[in-house]
Amino acid sequence: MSDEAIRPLEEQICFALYSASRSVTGRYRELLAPLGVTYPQYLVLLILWETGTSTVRQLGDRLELDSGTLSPLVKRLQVLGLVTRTRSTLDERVVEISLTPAGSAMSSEAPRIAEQICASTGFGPVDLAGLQQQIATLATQVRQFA
Amino acid sequence: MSDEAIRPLEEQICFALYSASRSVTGRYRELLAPLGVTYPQYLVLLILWETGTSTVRQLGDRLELDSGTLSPLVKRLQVLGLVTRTRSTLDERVVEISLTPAGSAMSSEAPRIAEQICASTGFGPVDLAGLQQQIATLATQVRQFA
DNA sequence: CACGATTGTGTTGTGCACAATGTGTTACGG
DNA sequence: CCGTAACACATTGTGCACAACACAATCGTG
Repeated sequence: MSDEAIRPLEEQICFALYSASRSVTGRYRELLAPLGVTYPQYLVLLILWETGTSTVRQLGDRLELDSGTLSPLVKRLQVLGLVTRTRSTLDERVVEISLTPAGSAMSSEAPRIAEQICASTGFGPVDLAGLQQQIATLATQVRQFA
Repeated sequence: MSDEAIRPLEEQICFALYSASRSVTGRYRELLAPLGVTYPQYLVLLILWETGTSTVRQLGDRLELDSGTLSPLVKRLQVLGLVTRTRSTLDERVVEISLTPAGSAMSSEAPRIAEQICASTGFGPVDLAGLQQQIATLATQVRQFA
């Protein structure tokens, strides 16, 4: 471990995460294609299905994404007719994102998609929850280093 | 689990992977900035430090990336003076990527970087290896679904 | 050898991710 | 009030990921 040799790619945690993340989002790509949305767009919809309305700031806090990523992404959701963007009347700096009826209706697809993803992992629900918890802990830990 | 309710973002394995992958590559960004290379560029260098020379195809097989991603990435490494690109004389379809002396020399930084990443995770070596193994298994499993 | 299929690479176009910068808004200290 | 700092959001530019397509070189089979 304190060995000076460079460990091969496949044995490093970073590559495992990088590779797994890409394969999972690739699986989502297939499942979401019929709905016409991408994986990050789907994450935004997941939040809105939960909260009804969110500001760009709140979306960024949950997803750990900045406005440079979210702003054009949300505009594409607007073009698709899934969300509306309105300036807050109380604080005109704030843009509130809300679901349209079409965006709301799409939530009915979510359980089926989540189920298919779980099935694709080949892990049981208990193992999956444990793994998810460990990965989340690691992410939090690394983020605190910044 | 077979509940119809949509599980919040933070409890889904996909978001854990997505978020953890971004936080880890973010940490690499800081560590690699002094070297002037990005995280995917660093992955290519890791392979070349191991093999000396690789074709674009071989890089793609290891990294699960296609030529549309690798081709411009490798060209940027060439502009940085870290690698050379030469057509194979045996089969002119093949482009071989090799390290320059400058690219080779950079390998001395690798152990230090890997060590700092491990430290950032807050996990012990044994736990980390176990987690890495589980994530890699999940990635392979999901990929087979395609 | 001829010829269709396959393979390795490159190009183009779309959509993230993120840094750096710009613009307008609110809030605070005097 | 005024000025200024802090804040929320948008814009711009670079690099990655991936699909779709193009093209040249090679291979397999008759």
